[in-house]
Amino acid sequence: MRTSEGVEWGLHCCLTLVWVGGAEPVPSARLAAVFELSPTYLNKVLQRLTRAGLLSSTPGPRGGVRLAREPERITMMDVVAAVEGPDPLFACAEIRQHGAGAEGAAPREFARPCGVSTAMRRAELAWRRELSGRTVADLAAATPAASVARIRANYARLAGTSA
Amino acid sequence: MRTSEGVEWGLHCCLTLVWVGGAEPVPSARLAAVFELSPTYLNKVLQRLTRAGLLSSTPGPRGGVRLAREPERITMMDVVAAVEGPDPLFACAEIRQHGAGAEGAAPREFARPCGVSTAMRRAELAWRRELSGRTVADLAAATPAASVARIRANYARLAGTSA
DNA sequence: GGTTCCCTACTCGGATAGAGTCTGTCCGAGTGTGCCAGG
DNA sequence: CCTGGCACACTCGGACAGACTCTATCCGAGTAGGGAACC
Repeated sequence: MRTSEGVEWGLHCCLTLVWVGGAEPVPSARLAAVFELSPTYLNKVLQRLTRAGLLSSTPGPRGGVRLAREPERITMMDVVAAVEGPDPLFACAEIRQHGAGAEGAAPREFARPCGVSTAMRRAELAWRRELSGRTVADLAAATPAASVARIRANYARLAGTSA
Repeated sequence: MRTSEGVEWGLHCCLTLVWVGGAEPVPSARLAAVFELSPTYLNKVLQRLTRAGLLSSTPGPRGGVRLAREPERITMMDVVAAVEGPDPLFACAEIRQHGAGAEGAAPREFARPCGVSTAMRRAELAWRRELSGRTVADLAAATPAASVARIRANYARLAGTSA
């Protein structure tokens, strides 16, 4: 089990949009150039963020994507859920209800979820809570100012060459 | 991203071993019958648990697997790590170091891990901590006595027919 | 000169292949058991 | 009756296909801007 590569892409792109994106939309191709990523696949990732309502996209020349709301209101959990999908980490298949071990069991016995599922869900909840507690703005604030300045300068140069 | 099916299988098998497994090894085929699982693939899952030192296997007739140590000393994290492998949920590819955005950056700037990676790791740690804090014995203790009795009875019948 | 129309270039969006991993299967190596022959 | 050997059946262990998701790519729909023609 491994999280998609797209999660890292999405988070870094959101950060970049915090720094360089004002009201002007940023083309996904330019974001791909910033991180040297596959432009078309990054486009696909940004599509998911857009469908999730985290980004808003504008077509046409001078188009691109920009944050749909303030970075303080975009949590890491939002980004992860948008890219990875809404499925939980652990999908309980209820194997306890099948096979010879379950024969003769009262149906009401399975009304409550099994302990395995509950415990896995509890752990997953801790993960989600941690991700929900940190926003894109927090990540931006924790980045050294020198790095931010460099990224802004490099981006401006990139935008100047219209790449 | 989704955890392997084998995680659920491994956890339930460990629980079953707590209840029905004494010193006698339990064949993996019988565990598969208990839960109506693919016998050969369950075998593969139990292999991983064995290689991780959670189970001990004995070949030959009357062979099978049994818990390698007390259930109080087997955490859910152990089982998940054994089945899923040691890889972290989030693998940081350090995309911040590549592309036009990183040009002209001092190498020492990347000495510290980026905020994205740190935050993701922190969340993953919360997940792991939760899983490490709950043992197979805890899961067994939380199971209703009626269910345990039923499983034991069904298993005895299964063992009687030498299935 | 101002206005209207059209055309081009650029952007996103969804549909389409390839790679890697998870799931499921098969067969071989090794071992304990039970039987059979011999003493 | 006891002992030794042997053949068998049963178990795990690793090597081998199929399915699904993730990664990567391509092409089409739609839009803003700029230029040319016209009034």
